[in-house]
Amino acid sequence: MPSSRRVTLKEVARQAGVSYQTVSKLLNGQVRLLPETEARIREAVDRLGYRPLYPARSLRSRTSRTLGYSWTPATPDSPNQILDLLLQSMLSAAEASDYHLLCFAHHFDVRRELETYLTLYETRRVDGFILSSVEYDDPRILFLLEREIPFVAFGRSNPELQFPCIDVDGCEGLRMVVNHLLESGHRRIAVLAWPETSRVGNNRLEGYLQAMHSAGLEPDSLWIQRGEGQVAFGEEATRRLLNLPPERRPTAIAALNDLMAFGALRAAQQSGLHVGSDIAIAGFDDTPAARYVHPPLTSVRQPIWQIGQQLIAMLLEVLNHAYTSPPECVLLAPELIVRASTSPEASE
Amino acid sequence: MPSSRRVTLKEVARQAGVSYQTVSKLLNGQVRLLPETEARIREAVDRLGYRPLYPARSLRSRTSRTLGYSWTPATPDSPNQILDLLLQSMLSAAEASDYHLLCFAHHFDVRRELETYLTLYETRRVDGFILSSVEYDDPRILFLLEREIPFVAFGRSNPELQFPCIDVDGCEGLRMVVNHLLESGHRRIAVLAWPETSRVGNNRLEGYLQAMHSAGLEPDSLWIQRGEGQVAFGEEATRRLLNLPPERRPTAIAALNDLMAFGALRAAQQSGLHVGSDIAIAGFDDTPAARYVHPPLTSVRQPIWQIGQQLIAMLLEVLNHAYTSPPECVLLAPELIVRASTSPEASE
DNA sequence: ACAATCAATGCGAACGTTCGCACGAACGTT
DNA sequence: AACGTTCGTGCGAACGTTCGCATTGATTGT
Repeated sequence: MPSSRRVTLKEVARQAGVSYQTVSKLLNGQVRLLPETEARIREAVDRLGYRPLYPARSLRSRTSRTLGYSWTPATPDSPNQILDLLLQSMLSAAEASDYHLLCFAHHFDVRRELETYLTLYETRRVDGFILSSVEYDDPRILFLLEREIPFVAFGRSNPELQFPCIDVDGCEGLRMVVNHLLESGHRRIAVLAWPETSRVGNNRLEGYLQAMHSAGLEPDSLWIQRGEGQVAFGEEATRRLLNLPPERRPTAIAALNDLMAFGALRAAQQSGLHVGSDIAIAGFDDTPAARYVHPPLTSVRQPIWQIGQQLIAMLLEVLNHAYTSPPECVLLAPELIVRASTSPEASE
Repeated sequence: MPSSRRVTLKEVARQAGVSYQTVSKLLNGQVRLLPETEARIREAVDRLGYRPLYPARSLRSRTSRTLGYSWTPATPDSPNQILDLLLQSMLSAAEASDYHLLCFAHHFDVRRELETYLTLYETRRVDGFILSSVEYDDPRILFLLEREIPFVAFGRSNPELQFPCIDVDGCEGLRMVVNHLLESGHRRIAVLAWPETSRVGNNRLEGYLQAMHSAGLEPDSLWIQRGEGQVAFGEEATRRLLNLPPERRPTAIAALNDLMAFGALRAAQQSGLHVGSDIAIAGFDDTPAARYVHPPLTSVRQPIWQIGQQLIAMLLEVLNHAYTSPPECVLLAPELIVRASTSPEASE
């Protein structure tokens, strides 16, 4: 009669008639046994439903098979539209390698934030970290590099620092938008941009400039409107653009995010323009709402699933010391989703 | 010269001149020492930067101080708008009690899903679970109850099952919406609802019916439109409503979620109506987009932060066996956010 | 035919903590 | 003066696994 006590290696070994260390080695693939011995052990494992106790394994093996992740909380003004997908992607990738994800709270106080990372690592709750929302001079990067704590980052930081990193090629994304607008016949294309301090913003803006120059066009300085990236700014900047004299007035507007594009949509409609035919408007990020506004918004979708998968794969490589060459930043191309706001005949 | 080896209890104890078990007991608050002894120990702890190794502690104490959470991934059709806030809330509550959150992937295959919960618990990776997206006959509920695995749920299940649970009072939410519309003078109020199989939907719909009856109104059967909760359904249902003869045609529409309300908004505008004055439209969930559509959408906001805090608090109570009476379901009242879609003079 | 190799398994130790009880000293009580 | 009590601390054991080396018997090469 099986008692309800937990099934340990010793119990399995007893029933299979081997030493418990042998069972451990078999399950960890560290040894090859006689087929019949192996069969006896596996039978006992299955019959008893043995599962190795995680803290015991972790104590001895000095690894937690757990990865830490923390992210900057969203505000009502900038909801985090990708968190769900990114997490699910990382979770599935981690699970496939028998790893798990430990989430922990973000702290706006930098000292406390760094302390949290260090404690999690030193108490061996996690083997390494995934960082997101990385910016220039991100204190976490230097902190972790100095202590040789394994991590990967979603987003680039200072170019002089070398660490494994994945980022979306925002430059390429805006090139795609502008080229799409050029192909539709637009020549006077404006852009709703972020302040000059934004790394992500400058990267995307660069794509606009490159695409315009490649087409032999020199953007009017007024076509580059900078603001704080909200709906309200998109609306007022668009009104300014529409008030320009006809020969300087843009026929298309590329926004660096969907929120500003939503504002542009509203301003254009209030001016009596029919978005899609009278004027083209495109966003960036492909937020859920992009499909639901009227007309549906052309936007640039980041390959979030792929990013999650690669982040985990890279971190596991770091943990296995599988890196031969110094780690570089991997750039992934985004995808242009064409909808009716730039192309009236688009299906959506 | 301190080597870079990890600092253990023994090292701290040696420097403080006590046995290492005494240090452990002090740090765990299991003993009171002479003030001077305690001071010596604390000084050594601080100086060496000692932190207890989590797997060792966990192995011996038979608890992981970790809670498991998994959620149904969003689809493009129904983005998960609350995940970020809910997670942050739970993380902060857990951290305050020195707990952590382990996230794991959702499996659509039920056997695999249940197996995942069981394995996490049996391998002692987690002490208990938080469930969300709970529905009628949720297999997880029975599975966990049978095995006496601690958990709390966000959302109600079968009334005959007793377990700790938190839910938003959707019935109350819709009463608030309808009462607000009644106060604005509306009498013919329609509702965009979910299929009859939806527990959440029926709960919210009940609030509509109660509020109407309380006002002495009997809803026309055509005013209750049921569909799959998407923008497209909201749009077509609203068109049907607007095509009713004037004396049956509703002057206000309450949708059970924001997506349907967005569809209603579009349909009304395409009919040339001015939303807010000619017709009132309200949603539910207060998704981020509710603020950005035109006109801004009146909606019902769930107290997500509070829910996260309470979920963790309840689960910790379960883990501490602090429950005296059988656990009941806690209902939290949502908040009505009035915007221009029902109230032209609203600030937003 | 004899040392050298190899395959299959066993064995003691260690990982760093917490648990449970024991022990001596100081204290108050009768 | 003898006796329980309480306080402060120590000690051995245990939690369940993995690590590293040892051991045994069979196989190979010369």
